[in-house]
Amino acid sequence: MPELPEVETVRRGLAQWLPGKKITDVEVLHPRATNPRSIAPLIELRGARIENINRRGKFLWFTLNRPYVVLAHLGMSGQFLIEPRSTQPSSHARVRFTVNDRRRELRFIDQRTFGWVAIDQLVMEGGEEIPNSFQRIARDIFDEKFDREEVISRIMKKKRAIKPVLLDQSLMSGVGNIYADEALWLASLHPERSANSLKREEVDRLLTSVSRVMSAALKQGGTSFDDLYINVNGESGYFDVELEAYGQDGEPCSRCGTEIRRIAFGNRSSHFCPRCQPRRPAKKVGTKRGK
DNA sequence: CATCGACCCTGCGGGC
DNA sequence: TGCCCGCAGGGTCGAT
Repeated sequence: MPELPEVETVRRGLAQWLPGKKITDVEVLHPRATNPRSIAPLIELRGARIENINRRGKFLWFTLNRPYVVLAHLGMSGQFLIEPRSTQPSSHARVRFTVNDRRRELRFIDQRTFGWVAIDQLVMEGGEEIPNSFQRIARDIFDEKFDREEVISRIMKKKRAIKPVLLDQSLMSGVGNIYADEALWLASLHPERSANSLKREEVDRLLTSVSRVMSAALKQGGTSFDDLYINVNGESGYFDVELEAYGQDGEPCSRCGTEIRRIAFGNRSSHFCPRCQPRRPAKKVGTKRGK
């Protein structure tokens, strides 16, 4: 559920409170709360001091005064909440982190249990220490070292439809179903066009759209449809009112008035304007097709 | 390698 | 009222 703007909103909230805190206790309340690839049980974190709260794509990681990190993914319904210790945790609370703060504690809440918290090893990549798991997770579009030209080239080699390519976290991380649909709408590209049929200019425009849509969403604190996505203080984001495509099936396209349509493919739904986002690129004069 | 579908869960709203 | 189905912001895995 949470995509880059929502995860970044959570990161900012955590970064205001957590750095400098010492983890005094960790209580795992659900067996699925820990990723099986965690290199150690979370109780090992006891005694560690939290340094910085970082993010790559949809992954959060806390650096510690130790050679490993806390790595977390919110999945579809995960939340980090900073709550008074005196309050009863939600029935969906999965992990409780007690720190050296007498009033509040950090809780990981997750209704659907697709999210997790783990311990991951730090490794060197390009002169910089990153969690080991990030070898398979590409940099996101806001990363200083994001290589735009390289990503454009890789996208243009893919034979799949552009929508699943946008969702491929090993090419570029952070984009999920909402912002993929929004970016495709903004760039006027049909979600089922094969990536290798796109011109360089179109892919470039698409990446610009991804960046613009996610920046705009971040300014609103992300997209919330219900209380499943909320920030560390339990507050919703307001970008849902600005959505142009996602969830807008049956509503008129704000550019041309045509009804936004919803189609299902690749195990998810896609929303697009059939007029602004044509299946076929606008007439290619002089091209030959057929045998 | 690249691609695709199934799968992992809980809870909700709609149709009957 | 209640049941069943489809659907939901995610990633991972195995088969092809």
